[in-house]
Amino acid sequence: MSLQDTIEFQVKSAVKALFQSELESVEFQATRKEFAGDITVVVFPMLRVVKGNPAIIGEQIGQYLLDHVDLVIGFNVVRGFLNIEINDVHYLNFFNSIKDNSTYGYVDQKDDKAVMVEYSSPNTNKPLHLGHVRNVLLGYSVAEILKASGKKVYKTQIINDRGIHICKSMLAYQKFGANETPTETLKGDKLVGNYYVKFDQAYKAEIAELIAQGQSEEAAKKNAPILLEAQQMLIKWEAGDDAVVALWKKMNQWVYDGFDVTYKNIGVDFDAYYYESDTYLLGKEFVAEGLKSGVFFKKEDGSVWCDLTSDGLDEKIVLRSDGTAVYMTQDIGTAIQRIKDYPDVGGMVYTVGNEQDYHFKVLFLILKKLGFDWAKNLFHLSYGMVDLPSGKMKSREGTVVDADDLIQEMADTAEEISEELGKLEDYNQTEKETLYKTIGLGALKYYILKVDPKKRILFDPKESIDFQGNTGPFIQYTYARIQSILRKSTSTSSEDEVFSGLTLHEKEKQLIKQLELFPEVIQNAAEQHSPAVVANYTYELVKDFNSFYQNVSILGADTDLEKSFRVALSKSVSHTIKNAFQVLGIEVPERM
RNA sequence: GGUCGCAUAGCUCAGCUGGAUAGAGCACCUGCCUUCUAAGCAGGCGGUCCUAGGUUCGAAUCCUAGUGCGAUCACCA
Repeated sequence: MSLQDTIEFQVKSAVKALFQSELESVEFQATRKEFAGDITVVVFPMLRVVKGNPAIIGEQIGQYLLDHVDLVIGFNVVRGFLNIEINDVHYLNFFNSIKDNSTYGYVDQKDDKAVMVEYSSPNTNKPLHLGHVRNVLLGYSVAEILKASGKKVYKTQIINDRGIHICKSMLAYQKFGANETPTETLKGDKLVGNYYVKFDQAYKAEIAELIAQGQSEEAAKKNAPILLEAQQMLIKWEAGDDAVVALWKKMNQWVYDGFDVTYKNIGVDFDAYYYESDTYLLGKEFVAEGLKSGVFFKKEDGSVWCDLTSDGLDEKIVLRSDGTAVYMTQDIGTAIQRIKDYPDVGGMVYTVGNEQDYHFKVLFLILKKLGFDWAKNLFHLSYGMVDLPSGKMKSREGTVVDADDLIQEMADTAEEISEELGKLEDYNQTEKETLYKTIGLGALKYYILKVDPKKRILFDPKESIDFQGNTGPFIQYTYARIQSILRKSTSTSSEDEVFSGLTLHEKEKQLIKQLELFPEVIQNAAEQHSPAVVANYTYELVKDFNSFYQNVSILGADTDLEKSFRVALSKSVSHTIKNAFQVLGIEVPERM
């Protein structure tokens, strides 16, 4: 029974004994640090059942607890708040129970139903940028959090490998490419992206020319020859034209190879890949089926729609009049295909920007109407855009923060700071570079993950990401500090040493209290699909540890017992940091 | 215009299902490295919680209206 459950039970008993009333629940909160006590019972809500002065009621309940509960050793009442002091034995017992658990906070898989988490899902005509980075970090982390909370998880993506966008790159490559191929210094995704930009430049030049010849801007945008040519190419692709398909395959492969390098760099992975070119046909099949069952209806021109007006939404097209698939068609197909491939999946999480809120609302509704029971367990992990001070990032216009560049810059900053501090003289070059990457990525990932996914992020490249304060490196640093202590510790304390008879220092107690929260934090983060919950918790834990570290001597403790206890406590904190950061996808260094 | 999201210190952000004098970091100012890593610690400065109503013993938190910013409402993805 947890501390809170115990106290709740006893408070109810107290109210029954003192006031002959039944309490449904007891409201708790952490005791504010300016008052004595470890846990606080809020008296006000009881006034509905127990009439009287809250201060006096608190006083009476407090006295009852002191008399009847061993672990309560004191109390005070401030207005309607009953602050209860808990004895050290409780905290020591708890600590003994978790101190050697290196997977503390994680729950073994308990759910037979799996969750599929989709993230990244890029178009194949340009390299990944900062916007994708947020997506990838969020999706990966939520997947890891769900795993830690006891779910089986599959990570996946849908690759938008077909469409007009890739044709634009292909066409520009044909026209201006001179058979260029990826090289060591030019990754395939960058190469293809360059041609996407070149297409846009040529397109804009043509528009300007047409306008100069007297066409309206609108007409010019539609009639630019290079655009018409790209559209022709798409039609050829759909018809299976050998040359076009061959080029498409070649250039997509360049992009995939480039993406792989970036994903590896970021440190994320996938269990399953889906390609739009594979799933849109299945979507079409189910549209046909839905048409039969009356979920969809056909308009005179042949286009197929879903009427969502009774759900407060509009009519939504699911198939064009020419019979070709739209985005929705493909997403219907992909969802169904995934459940076919992984029958144990009972729900899915889609990590996609909030600009697509409406799309997913509609998609989920349609899947429900089609009668899939898993459709009630679909969640759109909607996140805010990453904007630059200059506004939105646009690949076409080259105003993007490139993912590979950003990661490199972060590592460079880590190197500068590390060199300046000069604590790593005995590290060789490889060790140093690994560490710089760990720290640089730690800074970047933490910076992005610590903010609530819903909120948009304004990223200013000129104001570099911090390495001090509430940051990844600060937390990594604390971990490294603990490792240093563990290396130096000559304490022979065995794994199964049980600590008792100690009087806890205020800072020690605070740390144990904070550790106690971790499993709940993981569950909360999973429910809310929010890595930010884990990040903020970790920061609090680390602040508490540093305060302990600077105010209490660990290796210089007065007695062997104290020393051994403090080393064990530090070790436990380091496990928790590591486990928390692992679900954020951030590595922790042995030294820094 | 309809719908959805966001609004908290100069800046970046916490604030759980309503609870005590609204918390951190950065920046600025003070102290602390002959003792376990100063990417740190201890402290100071800094707030009409967008506005106006409402519900409540109690509202940054819930409800309504408004303001500002963003997104979306395509036979684009």
